[in-house]
Amino acid sequence: MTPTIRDVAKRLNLSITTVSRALDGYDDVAEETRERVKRVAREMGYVPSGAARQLRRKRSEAIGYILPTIQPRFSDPFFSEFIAGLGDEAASNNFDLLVSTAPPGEIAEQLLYERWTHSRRVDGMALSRMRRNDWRVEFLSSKKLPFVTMGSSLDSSSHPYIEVDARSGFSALVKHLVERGHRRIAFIGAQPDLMLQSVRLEGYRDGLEAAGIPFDEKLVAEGNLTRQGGFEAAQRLLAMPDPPSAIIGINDLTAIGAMNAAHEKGLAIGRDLAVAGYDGIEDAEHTRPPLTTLNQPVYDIARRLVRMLLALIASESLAEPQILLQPELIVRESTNP
Amino acid sequence: MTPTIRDVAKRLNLSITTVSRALDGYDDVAEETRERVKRVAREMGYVPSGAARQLRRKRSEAIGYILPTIQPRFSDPFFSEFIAGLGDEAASNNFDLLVSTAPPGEIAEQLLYERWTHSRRVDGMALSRMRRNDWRVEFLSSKKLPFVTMGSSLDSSSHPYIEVDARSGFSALVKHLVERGHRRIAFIGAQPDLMLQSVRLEGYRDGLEAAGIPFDEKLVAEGNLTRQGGFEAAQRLLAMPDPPSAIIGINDLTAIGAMNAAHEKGLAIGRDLAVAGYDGIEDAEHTRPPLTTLNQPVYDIARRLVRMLLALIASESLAEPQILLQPELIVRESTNP
DNA sequence: TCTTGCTTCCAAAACGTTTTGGAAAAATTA
DNA sequence: TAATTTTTCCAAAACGTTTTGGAAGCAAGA
Repeated sequence: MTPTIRDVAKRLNLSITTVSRALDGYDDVAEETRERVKRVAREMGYVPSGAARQLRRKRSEAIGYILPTIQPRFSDPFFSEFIAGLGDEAASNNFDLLVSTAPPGEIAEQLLYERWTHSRRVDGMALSRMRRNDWRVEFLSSKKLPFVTMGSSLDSSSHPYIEVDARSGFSALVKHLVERGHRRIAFIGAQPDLMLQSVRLEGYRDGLEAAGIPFDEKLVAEGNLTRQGGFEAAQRLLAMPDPPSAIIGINDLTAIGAMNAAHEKGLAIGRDLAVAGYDGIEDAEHTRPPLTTLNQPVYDIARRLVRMLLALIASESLAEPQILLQPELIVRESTNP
Repeated sequence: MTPTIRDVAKRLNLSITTVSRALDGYDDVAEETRERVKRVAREMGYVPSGAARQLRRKRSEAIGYILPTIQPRFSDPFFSEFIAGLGDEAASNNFDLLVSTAPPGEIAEQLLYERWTHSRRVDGMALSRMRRNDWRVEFLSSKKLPFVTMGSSLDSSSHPYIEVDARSGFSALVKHLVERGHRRIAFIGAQPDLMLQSVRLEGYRDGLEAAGIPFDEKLVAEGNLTRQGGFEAAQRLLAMPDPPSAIIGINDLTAIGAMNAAHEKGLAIGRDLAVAGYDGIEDAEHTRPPLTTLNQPVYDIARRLVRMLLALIASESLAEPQILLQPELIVRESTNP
C-alpha cells in the first residue's frame, strides 16, 4: 500500500505531528529534523492523502468548470482553449481542475452545481457562456462559493469577471463594413437568453446607428453558435429578394457556416459577399478566403480568471474585480478582397 | 454552514448509521424510515461531504485525464471532443473528471502523475496520444492504478485500450489515391516518438507496397500535428523538383495546413494536388474543397473508454479488454474533384 | 535556587463519513 | 409457551490528515 504519514513517523521515531509540520514548513521544527523528514518522506514515496487533507482543512484545492454540452459530439475550439488555460494556471498553483458536462438550462445542470457546492468538492468555480439573469450567479452567491465568470450577466449582484467589450467590437466591425461600402449588413445571432447575444446585437445596432443606417430586423437571423446554425441562417438570408451584401456571424463558427452557404450559392466571398466573425479561433485564419474577425485572447483570459479565483478563495480582495478588455479587429480577405 | 449527516440524524432522532444506510439504499432499514430520511435530507439540503466519503471508502469517484499542452494557446478539436466524451460518460455515472495539463515528456508531467496516483485523488486514468514504450503505462501498472488508453503503446504489458486501426486506414487511403491515378504520394507525419506516427507511417508503406510503388523517403516529411506544421512541411514537399501529386496528412489539421500551402502556390486542390487527412474533425467538412479523411468516432470512443475504466475500478473483468475499430474512409472533393 | 523564555517536540481532538458487529424488538416456528 | 429467525436499528471504530494546547529540556537572568 501507499505509505501514510504514520508510516513515515514510525520510521523516523517522530510523532505524526512533527512530520506533518515539518513538511508543511512550520518553524517550530528544527531545521535538521525537517531535512531528515523530507528525505525519508521522499524515499518512501509519501504523498499526503488528498481526502484526509481536504476533510481536515475544509478545502479541496480544486476548482470546477462545467462544459455546456449542447449536442453530443460537440467540438468548439473556444472550449479547448479555455480549458487549457484553466488547467495550466490551476496546475501551476497545485490546484486541480474538476470538469463535468451538462446541457445548459436543464435539471441535470442544476443538480451538478448543487452536488459540487454542497459536497465541497471544489473551492470555487469558473463560469462561461453567461445567460441573462443567470441563476448560477444567484445560486453560487447564496452558497458563498467563490466564482468568476467570463462575461458579465444581467444580475444586479456584481461578481468578479473578465469581459471582452464585444459591444464596441461589433460596432467597430459594422463601421469597417460600412467603410467598404456596405449598407445591407446582416447579423446571425444566437439563442436570445445568452448574454453574448444581447451584447453583440447591441453592438451591431450601435454600429448601424453611428453610420446612419436604419435597423432592419429582417436582416437579423438566429443561429446557435455552430457552423450548421450559421449555414442554415445564411441560406435563409441569401434567399431573400433583397439579400444582404455583408454578413456578420456572432462567432467564427457561425461565420464559417455562412461562408459555406454563400459558396454553395456560387457567391465569391469577399467580392460578392463580405463575411466576418468573432472569436479569433485558429480556424478563421485558414478559411478560404481567410476570415475577418474580432480576436479575444481566450487562453490568457482563462488563466487570469483562475488567478482571480484563487485570490478569492484565499479571501484576498481583488485589486480589479471587473475587467474589461478590448477585442482586436483582424481584417482579412473575407471583407477586404 | 452546510448540514452534516449528524444534523440530519439529530433532526430525525435516528443514529447517523441509519441515515447513512438509508440514503445508500441498504435493505436493513424500514421502507418508511428510508422515506422519512430521504425527505428530511432533501429538505435540509444535505449532500455527503466528498472528502469524508473518499477518506472512508478509499475511493474518490473521480477519473483523471492530462491534456498534452504542447504550445500555450493550443486548440485541437480532437481534445474538446475527447473531453466532452469523458465528461459526459463520467457525469452520467456520478463520477467526476479531473483534468490537468502538462507538456508531454517533461518533468512536470511525471510529477503530476505521481501526485494524482499517490494522493489517490483519482480512481483511474484515461490516456491518449500514446508514445512508444510509454513510461506512463509502466508507471500506472506498477502503482496498480486502473487505466485505459486510446491507442496501444509498444509495451509488452497489455493494458485495456481502444485502438482505431489507422494502419489499415492509411493503407486504404493510399489505395484510394492510387486508384485516382496518383503515383507520387507524400506523407506528412509527426514526432517520431508518437505511436500514431509509427502506425500511420506503416499503413502508408503498406499501401504503397500493395500498389507496387517503391517507398521514397524524400516523400515523407515531419510535421507536428498542427496546421502550421502541415503548412511548412507541405511547402518543403511542393518546392522539390519533382513534387508529389498527392499529400496525406497524418491528421486533419496537418492536411488543412497542407491545403493552404498548396493554395498559396496557386495549385487547385483536387485537380492539381490531392490532399487527404485523418480524424474526421468537423473542420474537415468545411474546407474548400471539403477534405477527404478517415473518420474515427472520438466522442464515442471516449465514452466507451470511461465505461471500461469504471468496470476496471469496480474490479470487474472486461469482456473485451482490447478493442480494434475500423476508421471510415470519407471521400470528398479534395481527392475526388 | 528559582524564574523566565526559547526551542523543539508531541498527545489528543477534530474533520464527516462508512462499516462492523451486535442488540432489541417483532414475527415466525416448534 | 419457548425457541428461533427476521427485521430494524445503533454504538463505536475506522479512514489519514491538520491543529490545538501544552510539555520537556535547556539556557539565561534574577
